[in-house]
Amino acid sequence: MKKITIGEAARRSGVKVPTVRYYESIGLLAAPSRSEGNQRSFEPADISRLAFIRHARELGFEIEAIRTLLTLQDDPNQSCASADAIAKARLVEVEQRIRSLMALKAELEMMVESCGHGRVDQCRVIEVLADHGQCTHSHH
Amino acid sequence: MKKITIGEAARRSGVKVPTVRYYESIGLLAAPSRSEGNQRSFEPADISRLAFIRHARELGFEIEAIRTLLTLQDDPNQSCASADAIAKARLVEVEQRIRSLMALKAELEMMVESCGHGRVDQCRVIEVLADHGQCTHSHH
DNA sequence: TCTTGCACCTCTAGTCGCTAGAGGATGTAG
DNA sequence: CTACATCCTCTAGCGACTAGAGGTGCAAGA
Repeated sequence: MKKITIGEAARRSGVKVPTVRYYESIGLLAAPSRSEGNQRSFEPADISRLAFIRHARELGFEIEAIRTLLTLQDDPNQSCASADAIAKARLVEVEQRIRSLMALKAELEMMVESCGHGRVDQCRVIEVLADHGQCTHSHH
Repeated sequence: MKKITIGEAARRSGVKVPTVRYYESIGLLAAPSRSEGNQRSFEPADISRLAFIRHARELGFEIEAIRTLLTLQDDPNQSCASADAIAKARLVEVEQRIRSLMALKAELEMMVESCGHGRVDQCRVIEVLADHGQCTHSHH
């Protein structure tokens, strides 16, 4: 029966105070009960839910995906096929993003290495940006 | 003296029409001259500039960084130290992002592989999200 | 010449996931 | 009783666009 304030909930879950209120406002977290003075009073279950959301956000899941995952969690008799599909889709996204960033890294390294540190008109950084044909990787 | 319409400029530079107007509105691209009927009329130099911006955006440079790079390009007597610093900073960011995404990838793979495709109450995907302590990597 | 239809114009508002700030109420320690 | 931190609601802002409304320009076919 000890009341958990929003600050305490934020500290324990690792979600910032305004973000907790934001999650409540978009219906990701049920509105908690209030104290006499209208201050939010959270339950331990709310802390778990916030930690779940935070971890999912750190993994890059979008809010709508998290909403679905939370619905699944609330109803544990369901098949986990949806959760699996969401995680798989996210994995594909992450792999794609890594591939793309590796290409960018290569291009940036080339730019930086070949910069003679002279004047701009001899600078490869500027030059490569100005003429995509000069760079080794092609997008799409 | 052939006039380049905004559609043509978009097609040639690979930047979308509304985005061209947006770049003009934030001063990244000088306002072009207009036809009698008030339609934008671009020069070939504008196409190059748009292509430069597009390429830099693909490399993940922020608009303000691109603004600096464009200023450097416009003034080729300057030292390219600034351009070099911007590219180097971006390289560090990209490397950091790749490291972080690799960790996420590992965690997602573990989640997906250990999903037994049964009911949600046996689902690792949900479980791992609910309890960060179970996962192999730690953030921060 | 007329008309069809696409491309263009401006302007406002929406996207996502927060974050910052104003202006005020509450709760607690000394 | 007085500080002072923490809480409340509300609105607006961030970056980098994107979408839509409501209207105008322009080139080509009938």
